[in-house]
Amino acid sequence: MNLSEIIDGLNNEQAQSVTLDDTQSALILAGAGSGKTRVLTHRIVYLITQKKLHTDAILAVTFTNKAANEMRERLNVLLRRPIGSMWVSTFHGLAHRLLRTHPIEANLSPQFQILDQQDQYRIVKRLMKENQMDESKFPVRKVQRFINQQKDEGIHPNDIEAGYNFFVKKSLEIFKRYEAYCHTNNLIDFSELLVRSYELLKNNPVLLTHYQTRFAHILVDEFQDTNTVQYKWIKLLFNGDNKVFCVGDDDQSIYGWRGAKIENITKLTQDFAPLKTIRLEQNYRSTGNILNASNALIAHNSNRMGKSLWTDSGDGNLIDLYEARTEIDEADFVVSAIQKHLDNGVSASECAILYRSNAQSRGFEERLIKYNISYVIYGGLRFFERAEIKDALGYLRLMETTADGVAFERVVNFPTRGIGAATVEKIREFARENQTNLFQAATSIVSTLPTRAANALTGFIQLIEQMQDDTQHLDLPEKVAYLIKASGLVAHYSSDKTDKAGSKTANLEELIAAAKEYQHEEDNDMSETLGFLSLASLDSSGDANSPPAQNVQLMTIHSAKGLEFPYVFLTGMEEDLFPSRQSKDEPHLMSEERRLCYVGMTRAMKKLSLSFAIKRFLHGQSIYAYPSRFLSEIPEKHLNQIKQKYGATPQNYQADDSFNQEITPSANGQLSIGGTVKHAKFGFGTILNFEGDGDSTRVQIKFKTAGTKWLISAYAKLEFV
DNA sequence: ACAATAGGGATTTTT
DNA sequence: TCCCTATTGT
Repeated sequence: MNLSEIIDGLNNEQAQSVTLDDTQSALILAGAGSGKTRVLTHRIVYLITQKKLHTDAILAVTFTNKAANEMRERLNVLLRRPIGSMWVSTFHGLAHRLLRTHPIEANLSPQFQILDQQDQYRIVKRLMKENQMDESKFPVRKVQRFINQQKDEGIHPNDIEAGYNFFVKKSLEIFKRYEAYCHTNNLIDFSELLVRSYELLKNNPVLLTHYQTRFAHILVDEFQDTNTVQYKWIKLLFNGDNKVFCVGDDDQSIYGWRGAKIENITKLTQDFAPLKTIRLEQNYRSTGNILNASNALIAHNSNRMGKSLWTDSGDGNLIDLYEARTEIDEADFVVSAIQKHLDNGVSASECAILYRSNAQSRGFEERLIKYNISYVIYGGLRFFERAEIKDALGYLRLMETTADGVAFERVVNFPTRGIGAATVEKIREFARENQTNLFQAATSIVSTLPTRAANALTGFIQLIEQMQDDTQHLDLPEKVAYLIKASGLVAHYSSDKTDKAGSKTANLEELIAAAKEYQHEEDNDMSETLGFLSLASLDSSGDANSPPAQNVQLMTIHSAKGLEFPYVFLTGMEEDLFPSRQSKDEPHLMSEERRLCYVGMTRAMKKLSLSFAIKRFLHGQSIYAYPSRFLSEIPEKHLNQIKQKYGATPQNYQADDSFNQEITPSANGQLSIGGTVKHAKFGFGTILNFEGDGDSTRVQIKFKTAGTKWLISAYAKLEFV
């Protein structure tokens, strides 16, 4: 491959970034939609083909599995060969790999298992209970957050001075117990993966030198999202002879609450000097109106590194700004507009509805169903988080390492086998007092238990041992297939009355398929089962068989980061909702909300619609809200403001012919939302909504003089005008 | 062991 | 309002 192929189609700044000399470290400030992934992959291709670097010399780090996979695929295509040994992975994936390769040096059992957030929550909760902490005074979530915050900073419990803060004092006690628990149970959580792998390198100069020498080039995506430990990890690997190439955008930092340090991007320029900074400011995604509105908004933040995005694609459409009366009205507006797009031949998958919090999705969902538009909501339960899957994995984990206390607790009496809470408590107590794991403890105390409990517990111990024996010579998918039956899970779930569709047993079957798939792309430096279990913890993707793409997409703005859609609806633009109430008193939180808004707006390619509701039903009550401050930060010249009759401005109190006037409604025979009807008694009105078919059709009509009413179509004798 | 019931809390969640 | 948890009753 020659140079011109690599920089073909790149603009000046992109090409400059890609072809920087291999003796240069660089920070690429890449604005939204400026082609950063392209620059990153082409940079790697440049280093390999032009600078003749071995693929082993490259370390490419991302935040999500999706981004890592995408990068791998692009590299395979560009290089026209599999990239094999190149390390392209997430921070957690890399940390995991290092720890699996050097468990002893990291003071870990080679069998260690990864805890997900849910597992961690349960442990913290259990420990708090044992410590007689009142959950109503100390929410488990807060204590869990405390622990993770420390870990994200690389702080150990012994480094902390509790001081006089009671919460910190109590949380610290739990933190210490939690660490001990993880140690005796061979468990390691997400944050700990990073901390341990950092300390592994730090405490082993030989290893450190090895990796420093190996990775001549370290490339990091989404640098603005790195937390303290991740930053230290990169810095540790950097010895000055090797080079970093970091891509990021301070304006898109929206994970501060997860420990991301936006300052890292500024620190970079000092700690990794000399460092060449290049700005990618040409935006290839959005129209001029969308881009300039976004620029104007983000300009209200201070301490930015500064960038001004531009586009040569023309102004495009104005941004619709809809003032809805209620959240129902808002949903109606959005879905009607989508229907109109669909009528014009737009694919549903080109439309996205974005919101600040998941609770907002419901109204849109209901309306989409009514309009019979297919949709998909992102952010639900992940495949590996489903209860039945975690049950099955619990058995698999226990078979792999009986020391795994989380797995033990999960399955010891599931499906129920007569091991009650009292028995389990005795097991825990023995384990605590004798510094051992639950399985070992169970074996030890079985003889001291009353007959019935003893028999049940012996049954369980024998079951696990039997399962271990039986599966010794089976491969992974066979093992999973065996275990879901032998454990009694399939039997339990197939007689589950609440699961009429049988989706739980189907998911268990799906797990066998996932195991098969894993087998094919197996990582050969660790055991199949351990590798699969780790994947299950580190892979957050949704349903194994992802839905075909012909759906309207609903998601939070956070999950929309990195994506783009031709038609974007950014909803719930109200004070206390977006920006969220919890952020309003803290300037740095408010700035993050504004960045979030910026991220949301810049997802749109062709058309952006903003909306807010004056009255919203939330948490069981109606709340009046002011329009989001962000709306007033967008220059009016970019906006097409659409208002409702009963809006905040009483002088608009006029006939309501304008209701949804721009929208092509969904139709049911003669009925169409927005259509005008005449009623013998109530006079003229506008159809707001209808439901049902035939004689049972009910129609909601807003009459000019008689108010809004639900009428049965068959009796109402409506005249369609 | 499980269903019914009452009470409390309710951003965002790459791994 | 909805959802998750803890408690209570059968």
